[in-house]
Amino acid sequence: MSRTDEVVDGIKRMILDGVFRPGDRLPVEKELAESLGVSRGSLREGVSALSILGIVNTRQGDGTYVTNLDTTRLLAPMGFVVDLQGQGDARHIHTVRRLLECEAARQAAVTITEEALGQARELLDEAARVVRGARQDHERLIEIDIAFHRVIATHTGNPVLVGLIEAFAGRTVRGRLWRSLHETGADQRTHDEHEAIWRALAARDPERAGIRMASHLIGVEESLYAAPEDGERISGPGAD
Amino acid sequence: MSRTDEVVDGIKRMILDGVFRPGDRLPVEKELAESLGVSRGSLREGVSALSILGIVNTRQGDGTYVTNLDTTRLLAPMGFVVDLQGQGDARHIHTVRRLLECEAARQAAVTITEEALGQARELLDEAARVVRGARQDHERLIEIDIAFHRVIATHTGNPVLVGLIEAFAGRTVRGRLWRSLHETGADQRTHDEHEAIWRALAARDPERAGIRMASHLIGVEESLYAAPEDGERISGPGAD
DNA sequence: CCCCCTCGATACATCTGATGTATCTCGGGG
DNA sequence: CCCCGAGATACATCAGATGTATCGAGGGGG
Repeated sequence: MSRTDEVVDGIKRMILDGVFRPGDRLPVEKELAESLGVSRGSLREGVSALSILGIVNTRQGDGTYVTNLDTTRLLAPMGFVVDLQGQGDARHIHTVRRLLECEAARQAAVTITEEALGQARELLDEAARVVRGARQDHERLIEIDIAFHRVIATHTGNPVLVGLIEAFAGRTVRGRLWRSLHETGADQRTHDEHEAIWRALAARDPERAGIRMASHLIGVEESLYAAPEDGERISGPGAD
Repeated sequence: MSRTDEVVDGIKRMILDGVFRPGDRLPVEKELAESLGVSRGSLREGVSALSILGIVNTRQGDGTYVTNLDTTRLLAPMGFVVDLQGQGDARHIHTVRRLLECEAARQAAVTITEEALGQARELLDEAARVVRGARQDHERLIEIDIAFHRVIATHTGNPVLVGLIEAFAGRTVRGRLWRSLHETGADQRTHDEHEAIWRALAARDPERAGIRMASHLIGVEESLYAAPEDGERISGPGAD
């Protein structure tokens, strides 16, 4: 095991053991390096890796802090997998995403708060105005779309589910735009499907919510494979 | 953006762009550092992070190589999330795992090969011998258990699903042993449940396979919360 | 002719020291 | 009471040197 690995495991272990807690500041480099028995260079390699993994956060001139360890943050580095898989078969990614989002919809139908339901309602109302509007602000629609799905995910009460969904759905942003530009009527259809999901949530009907979400995402997948491949690298997923 | 981040993103980008392919050897540190406009120290911090992420693999005296980029390898760093969540509520982890494994069982019922079905059969036969045997080799049972679940996951044909399942199920090994030692009859029950899953797979019945898998994992979850918490750090999940 | 061993070139691993730069804190001035 | 500037602190980055593992070429033995 390399020194760097020792640093990574050592700090991870200390966090798991409660020596360092979220928000805590780590000892200064020199001190921590000595306590782990490595040079500052090796320590920095390890800390750098932890930083990329979202476990710590270093600020020049200040210090190194343990992050809040939110599952979403820790799962974010998975984005590379999505980018990588997305180049060839995005199908596998979409299958998993659909599975996760459907479960989220089912759970949210039970646990979502009235307040969150209201937030979702406002998002959809705004989307309706944009769709009916003349200048078709796709960028804004995409933002609303992401926010809508996020509201559902966060109200499942399962942080792991949220993190995975964010990781699998977040990076597809560019791809969403792609579909919006190429297919007429896609915005309206997406909006209608969102409305159906909302109604199921408002009715507190898990089965219906899951089915509506599945239908929504399957539509996305189908449009993805039906669409002409007019670019090698742009095999991006469609909007949802 | 720090130099290290530039290195990480730069190399990631080059891999995504096909400049470096799986198995390729990267340029030597000095050369790569110059081409990215950073010092060797900064380069090493970035490469170190990529190594932890499972994207590259460095061998002293030889060189740095791009890994095969298997989804399972890239998803392995998620293990920390499991360790972290597992300390408090392992429920969220288990919920997601059950979701993933059930989908895997459903898909595998359709796509699994006769050969793989035979492999699974052999594993279960061996498990039966061990369970009936006098000296109750729990370690071996755990290995068989892991292998059985892995056969199912790998034959879904969805690498993303495999990676996630490995990440969520792999780290629970220590916990499995815990249940095996504390609950009498757990080995037999686990074996019976595995048999039921196998029959559903052999019958090529996705619905049945999914239900059997769900039932199996729910049993694990229940035993987890019913079991006495005789340790703070040992809130490990049960065997499956 | 083939196999095994040795040795040198190569490349990563690690340490040390020095310098740059951002941040925080504390005290002085308005 | 607020604003601001200097010093202390801590991370960021670089450069150089030495340690160590690996690979391949070439020589010796069977």
